[in-house]
Amino acid sequence: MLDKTFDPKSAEPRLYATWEASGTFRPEHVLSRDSHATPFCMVIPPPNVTGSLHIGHALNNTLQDILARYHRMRGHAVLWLPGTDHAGIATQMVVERQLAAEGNVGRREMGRDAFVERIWAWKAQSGGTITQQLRRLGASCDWSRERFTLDEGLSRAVRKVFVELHKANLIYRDKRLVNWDPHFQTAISDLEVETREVQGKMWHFAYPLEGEPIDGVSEIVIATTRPETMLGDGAVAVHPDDPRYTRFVGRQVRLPIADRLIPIIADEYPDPEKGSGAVKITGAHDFNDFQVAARHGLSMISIMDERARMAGPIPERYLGVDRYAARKMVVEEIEALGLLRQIEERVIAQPHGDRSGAVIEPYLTDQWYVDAKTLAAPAIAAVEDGRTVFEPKNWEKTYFEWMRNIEPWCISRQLWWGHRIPAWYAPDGEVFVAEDEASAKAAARAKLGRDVELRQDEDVLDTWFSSALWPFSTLGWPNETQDLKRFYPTSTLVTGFDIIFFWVARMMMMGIQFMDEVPFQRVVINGLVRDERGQKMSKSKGNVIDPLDVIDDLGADALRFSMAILSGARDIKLSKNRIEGYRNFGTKLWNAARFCQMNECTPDAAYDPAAVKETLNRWIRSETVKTAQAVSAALDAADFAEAANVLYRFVWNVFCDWYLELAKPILNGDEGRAKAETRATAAWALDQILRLLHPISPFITEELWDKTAEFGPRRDGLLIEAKWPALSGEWIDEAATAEIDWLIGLVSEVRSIRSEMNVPPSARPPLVLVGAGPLTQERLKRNRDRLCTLARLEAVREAPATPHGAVLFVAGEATAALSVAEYIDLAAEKARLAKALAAAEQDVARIARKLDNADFVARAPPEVVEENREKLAEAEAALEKLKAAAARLKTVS
RNA sequence: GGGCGGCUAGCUCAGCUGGUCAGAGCGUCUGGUUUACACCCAGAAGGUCGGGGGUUCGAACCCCUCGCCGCCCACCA
Repeated sequence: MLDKTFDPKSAEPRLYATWEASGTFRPEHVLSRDSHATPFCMVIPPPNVTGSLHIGHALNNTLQDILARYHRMRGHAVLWLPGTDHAGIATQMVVERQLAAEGNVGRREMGRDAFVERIWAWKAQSGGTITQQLRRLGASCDWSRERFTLDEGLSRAVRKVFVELHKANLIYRDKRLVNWDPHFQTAISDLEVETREVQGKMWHFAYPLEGEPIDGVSEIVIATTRPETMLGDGAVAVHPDDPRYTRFVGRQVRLPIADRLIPIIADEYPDPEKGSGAVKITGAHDFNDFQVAARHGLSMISIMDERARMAGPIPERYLGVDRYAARKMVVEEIEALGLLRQIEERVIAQPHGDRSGAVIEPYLTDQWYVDAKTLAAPAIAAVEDGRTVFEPKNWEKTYFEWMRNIEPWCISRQLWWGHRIPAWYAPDGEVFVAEDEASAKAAARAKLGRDVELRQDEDVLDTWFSSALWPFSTLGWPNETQDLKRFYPTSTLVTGFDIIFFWVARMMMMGIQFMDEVPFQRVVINGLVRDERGQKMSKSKGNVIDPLDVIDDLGADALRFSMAILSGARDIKLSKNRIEGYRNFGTKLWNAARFCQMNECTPDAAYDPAAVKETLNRWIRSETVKTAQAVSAALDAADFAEAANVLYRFVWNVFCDWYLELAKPILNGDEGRAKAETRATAAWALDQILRLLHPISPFITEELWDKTAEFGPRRDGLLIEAKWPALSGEWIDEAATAEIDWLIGLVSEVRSIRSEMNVPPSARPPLVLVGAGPLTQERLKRNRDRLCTLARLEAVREAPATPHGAVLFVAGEATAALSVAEYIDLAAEKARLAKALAAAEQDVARIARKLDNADFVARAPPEVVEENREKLAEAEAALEKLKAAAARLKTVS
């Protein structure tokens, strides 16, 4: 016999090991029997190789696993391809921190090779963590195909892509302003910059006009939030139509401190409405100024080094000074010169590195860029014409918005952990891009006519560059593998909206460029998990829910079910409490199975759902079919929340609350056809539940699949190999549904009346039923036994005639002698009846009014009108009955 | 500045194309444990569906407007 609860702690590892050993996670498991099976492929969003499972992973991978298991049961050849990402900057940061904590020398002192070796060591140590944790979640990935972005195959793909894009002029080297992270001392892409609002100041400086004053004006006032950059100013710009300044254009100002002459130029960029209308132009330290400077051929004076300390052609006292110290110095000096005109407090938008938190410095350097604009065009078209669809569809808008305004993608990073850029430089600086050094040498020889010393580019590629290739590189590209042929384009990508730009968009671009086909047919966007108050989870806030803790405490199924049922929202508010509720759901199912087992409801291979006779059994058959249809439809639409909801309600509120309760009198009754049929039907319905629930809660269902067969005929195989229920719509029996619905309504009414009885609970008789509606003596008689069970009563007797039509009263021994009148609280009954009468009258009036309305009859759909006619008839009938009941009640009292 | 999402019972949310919904879970309160389940069962209280206006025979659902809240994008000194 089953225990009272499921013990996930002992069962889950055992079950997972069984699955993994069975080979069912591999598509070959299906393909070996059916080589034409429909392929279904997903690539995992690769987690950081040295990371550990957080709640976001739990959500994302639960949803993927649900799809994987669902499609597997549908007989598809499912490949869910796992892997990890080297996560360049993140991993390098972690290891650097470790070095610091251990008091070791920093990476620069250590040298590149030693440092990279150190990261590999860290990867070897911690790299298996997250994949083990995914197993604990139940993820049915094909581990035999696990990949890593830095493994040999993927590295080869990266080099080939780089070389080909370079050949096609879609990758190029350029000197322009980049977002420079002074902490990591690397360039980062626009996406890695986080703008934060901070309280800052705006300083107004006067720049003295060189030469004669104009109309008595001898200075131009500019405003800046970054005074230190003035040392690099190349001009002062004013709007060409600004009447205050047009006459100054062409003149020069003397840049204070730097003591240089710079021109006053006219450009559309300055907004006359803002500030003084005159803007200092620092081409090498501001993105806007860069463009202005470029338009006017101004020299770009770089005045900082890679650590954001002052450098370059500036007064000696500034050399090597940190930018913020320099800011202070500049302000003091300007003030001393009498040129400080104003200081404004204001909120300014300041760019920060998303990893380091350091304030980003626009910095003029040579970097490698991808021509994203060109690659984006077909990627936009692919979504426009539906070759790839987003679910929910709204996200397409976000995708379009970004793709249509895309900027060149800076892909080089001054880091050591990552794919080294396959470019080699000759001594004279000429660059040779090739897949390996030998090819680069050959190219150099061909070009220069002799062998030269080549030096490989020091930089590595942005992590997202290799991730962008993930859907085809993991399938074996550039080799033309069987997998690539079979599984590309992949079927569905499940990921968070926070990486639509970072990842999804770039996969679209690269996939189409190199495979001539979209990388995935559907993108399912999942929400972000937050705490119960909607706050982002973070260690510093201490509101983190660790999925591993949850699995330890409540089991993986509880976590998974929670993830599924909450997944509809964009912000998923999670609390432990909530997960507990879904653990309870598992227990409920477990106990239903336990009940079935106790009553010898064992699966019967010969069972034919089409042949059942009992109303109750025809009803649960119908409900099961409807549920299966709803769950299938929901999963097809990637509506996990709906699927989970439907199952929750079916299992708890239909199967347990009503079917099993109504089945009790039969199961407790005499042996016979009805009892045998009910046993078999209960077992059958439970089986269907296990199948339908398996994708969401694989562990408990697998365990029950095994246990429920203990006393019956042995099952062959695991639930994970079982087929998704294919239930005929013809098994839906509306007559049975109506019958049982009536019964359920009846019992509910009984319970309600009983609880409203105006006597102390202890004196309350077990049950009194008043039927003012379509209740008849015959029906009551027919269902007497079932009602008895439902109300947990010992006996049922028929009532004599009552004021309300039929009355069923039921009593235990102690109250058997009481009369009907004592059972019923007449006052309460009158009030009820009055209320019902009023409601019924209103009903009739409302519907009648509606039907009298010519406009409604003319304009509403005919079936709606017809429906209303029927409703009217029903309402009128109900009203009549109530009136009769009321009349009789009157006579009694 | 642009865009997206939200504002429904104390809390978290359902409510899919306007015509049985004003709903569910949790929490609260009341009552219930001799054999499926107290991780349970039965019941109760609780909401002018953010404000205002409009369209309609009829609006939580459509339109306008206002108000908060959250997120994303944006080069403004």
